[in-house]
Amino acid sequence: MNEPRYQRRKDERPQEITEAAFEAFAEHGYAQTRVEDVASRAGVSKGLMYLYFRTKEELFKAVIRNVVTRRVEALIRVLEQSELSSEEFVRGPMQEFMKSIPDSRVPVVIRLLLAEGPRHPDLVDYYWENVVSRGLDAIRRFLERGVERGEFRRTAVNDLPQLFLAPVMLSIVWKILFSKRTLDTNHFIETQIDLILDYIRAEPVAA
Amino acid sequence: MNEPRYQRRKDERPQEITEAAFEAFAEHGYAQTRVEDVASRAGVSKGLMYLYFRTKEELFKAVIRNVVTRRVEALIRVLEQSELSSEEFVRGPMQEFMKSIPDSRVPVVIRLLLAEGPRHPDLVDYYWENVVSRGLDAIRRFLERGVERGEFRRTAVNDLPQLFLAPVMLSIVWKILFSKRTLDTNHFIETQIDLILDYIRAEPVAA
DNA sequence: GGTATTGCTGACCGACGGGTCATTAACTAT
DNA sequence: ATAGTTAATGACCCGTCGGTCAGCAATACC
Repeated sequence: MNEPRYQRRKDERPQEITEAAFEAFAEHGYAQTRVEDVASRAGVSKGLMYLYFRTKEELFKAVIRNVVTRRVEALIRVLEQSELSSEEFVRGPMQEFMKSIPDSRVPVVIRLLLAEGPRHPDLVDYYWENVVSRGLDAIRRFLERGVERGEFRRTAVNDLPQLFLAPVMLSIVWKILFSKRTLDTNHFIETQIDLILDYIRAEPVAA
Repeated sequence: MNEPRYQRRKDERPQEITEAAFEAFAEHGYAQTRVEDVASRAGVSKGLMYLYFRTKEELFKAVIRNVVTRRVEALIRVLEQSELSSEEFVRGPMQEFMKSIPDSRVPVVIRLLLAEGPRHPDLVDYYWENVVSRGLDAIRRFLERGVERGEFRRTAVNDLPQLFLAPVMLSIVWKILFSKRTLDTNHFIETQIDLILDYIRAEPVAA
């Protein structure tokens, strides 16, 4: 009869609130989400929100950083597997990683950043330094290593690692806007990789 | 001494308001733009806004439709030049068209659609039917014609016209988020077209 | 010039939602 | 048990902004 009306869980709260906020922002976007919505999703009162996050904007930034941080770890993990030939690596772990992005939380982050980013340059910088910049550098280094090993030619692609990400980006936008129109994202990404490999491969293929 | 405090310009108003609204939305996004901002930009009182547009959302839709309509006309114009060989056409007018997009109003539309789209499915549908769907079909037909003429091989690219748009999409997002980090958009798009042409060209190149 | 028409103004309203704070009740320590 | 600490509540405040409307002044018509 007298279950406590709430529990004190100081340590778990931030994570729980952040998680609830991500879902709410994902559904309605930042501006359309009320702090109270997030609170009730997290099973918490509105007032409590302001004990852990000074403003709604602080909460927003915490959410983005939270997601991004995890993603970076995943990226690094993939890049450490390197006993394969360059082509095997591209067709294997790298392709898998790229295919996984459109179904991850990244599209939500992109959407939120595009909408609110211009008002939060520091957040965009954070995303740049921790995700985009690192990712591009990793691809660049990988291509360079392929050239040194004699597996790849040196081409314009060496300076345009973005070519690998282009289909991923389009898939993300497609997913956000046109989720009801089908696009075989996996096939799309595979085909782009075919184009790139055919272009940069050192040995001409003997049919 | 007695210049009229305002002029009656029933016919020009909608266009002027729409134009001012585009600029305001481009700068601050939809949610952060006040109706009164748009009004003063258009040199008009707030009340007048509601004589031409029932709500702020109606204004928003009108803005998007306005931009999109013009863009479609540009697209169609390009696709009517067809006396060139397929490869010349790709490297010429088609490439030029693609390069022009990141500096056009399209990025703003994309940003607005990504942010507000999910709340306006009808608007997304409109954009799909008038721009994306038409554009993709045009590219598909063009590739098909190339195959029939014996200029292109039939490949996976035939079913993935999105490959042409991928670098454009990434350039758009890049421009919105990372405008202070350079990306040679033109070179990027050119290189993607190189990849595609090398992949689908009928004759193997004699080095 | 006078009168009717209507494009246009700007003061006003109301509610929505971010942020506060006095109070309460769940824990902790002794 | 009991007092002390603080996590948590929720009623409240108040600025902002979408939307309204009564009146006004610029044009049209005669």
